[in-house]
Amino acid sequence: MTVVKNHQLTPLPVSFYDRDAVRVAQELLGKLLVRQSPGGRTVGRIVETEAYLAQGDPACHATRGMTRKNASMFGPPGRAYVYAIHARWCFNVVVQPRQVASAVLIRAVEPLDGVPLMQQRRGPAKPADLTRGPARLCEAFDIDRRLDGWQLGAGRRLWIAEGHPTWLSPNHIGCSPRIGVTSAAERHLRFYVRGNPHVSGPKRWRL
DNA sequence: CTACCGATTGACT
DNA sequence: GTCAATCGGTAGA
Repeated sequence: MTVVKNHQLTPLPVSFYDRDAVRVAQELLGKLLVRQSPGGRTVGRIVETEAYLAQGDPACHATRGMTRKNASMFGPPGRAYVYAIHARWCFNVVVQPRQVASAVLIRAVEPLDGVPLMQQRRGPAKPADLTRGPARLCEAFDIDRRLDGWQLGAGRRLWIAEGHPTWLSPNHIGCSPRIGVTSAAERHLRFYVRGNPHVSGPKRWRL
């Protein structure tokens, strides 16, 4: 059963990503993450993001220079940056400025389409935990290192679409420190849809 | 090659 | 709330 209409799935323009990380992180809330794979299509509404900044942010993977792992962060905006942490994958979107490296981590989505496929990939996970958390979302959407550096929307594999523009009103966006980061812990660079049950993290950071 | 780390998760008290 | 398994990536010998 399909909830999302095809005309809502047009990829966002590259210019959307060519702005500062905080702005993109906030405006990504409510957008649709779309994954088309041989097994079928999955769609989720983005409900939680985190910004990682090019300047003065020791938690950003790029602060100590370019390596094979983080190379796609240094490329043009609008590409995927997929990296491994604790034996799992996390999905980021590369944003402005180019050559300096900053990104937005997609931490949680609300499942809309392709739920059976997500369940199949996630195995025995509770329905509520299908896509709640950056690595869970990647497993449900079959995102791994093969998609690192993938230009979102170039070819129907992985992209982000506008969805329903009025779904979210700005005063329903909350912010908090980033989850799990051990440096720059005081900065409020995590953004989420207030009260949405698919947001991860401690309860006080979901209200 | 080995040693260590981590933007996590799932199991448990 | 606590805690340990997890393994790709990095740094260094």
